Amino acid sequence: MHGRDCPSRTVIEVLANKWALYVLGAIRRYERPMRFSELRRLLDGITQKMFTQTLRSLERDGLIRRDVYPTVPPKVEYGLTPLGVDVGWLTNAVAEWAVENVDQIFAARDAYDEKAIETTKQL
Amino acid sequence: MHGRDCPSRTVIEVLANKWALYVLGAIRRYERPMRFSELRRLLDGITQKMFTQTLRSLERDGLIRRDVYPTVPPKVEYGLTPLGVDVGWLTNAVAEWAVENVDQIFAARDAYDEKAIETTKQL
DNA sequence: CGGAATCCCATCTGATACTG
DNA sequence: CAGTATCAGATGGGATTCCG
Repeated sequence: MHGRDCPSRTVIEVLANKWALYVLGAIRRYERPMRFSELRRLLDGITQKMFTQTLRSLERDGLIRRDVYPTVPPKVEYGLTPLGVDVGWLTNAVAEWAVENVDQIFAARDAYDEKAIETTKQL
Repeated sequence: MHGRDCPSRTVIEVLANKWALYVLGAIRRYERPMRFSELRRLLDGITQKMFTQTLRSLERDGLIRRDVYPTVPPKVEYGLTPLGVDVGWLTNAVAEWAVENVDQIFAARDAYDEKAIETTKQL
């Protein structure tokens, strides 16, 4: 595996984050830059703190672009960079896989939890 | 986006975890079941607690299989289930993407951080 | 060897308040 | 509108100790 000091780990750790996946997925889905509030509404459940934090993290890594229009009221749009489009293909594949296999995984969970209960009863 | 109560979110959140990616990647790389310590050594840096926790989580979701040999000393092997092989293809793609693009991302980080420093100097 | 249990600190969550 | 600041509470991760 990548050693603990391998730089690629820092990249993986940005992507191995549910909010990063959701943000990339949401921007990607609409294929156009989106405004702060518009995007946040799509995410359903994210706190404003984590939302901003995730946007900054993705922007720092060059996966999303932040365009500020100095108008009143202020307008800020977030869009994918070419690099973001590239990785978005992957993160979306993960999300789609989850949707396609959610039933099978829930069945596995039920079986696992059921077995755990029986084992407890033995005591 | 998937609403906050969408079941698929629980699946995504298991996969959107660095240790889950590493564990799946490590078992997958060797294409054979691996023992607890053997596997853990490959992960380099994971604590025993997170390691066990991640294994349980993946086992519960039916992505990995846990085979116990009631010998002395005990021997336990972990291998991918068919479902685990399936998703492992995706998680590995994410890890590979990170390795391939690490230079570009580090360059973006440097530029971003540099700009932040200059902005600070303005004050 | 392959864990479970415990303690402790870091991070996340959620609510609320404030600002250019 | 698009943020930043703060604070209490819940959860997650790391280090250490102990056990069949």
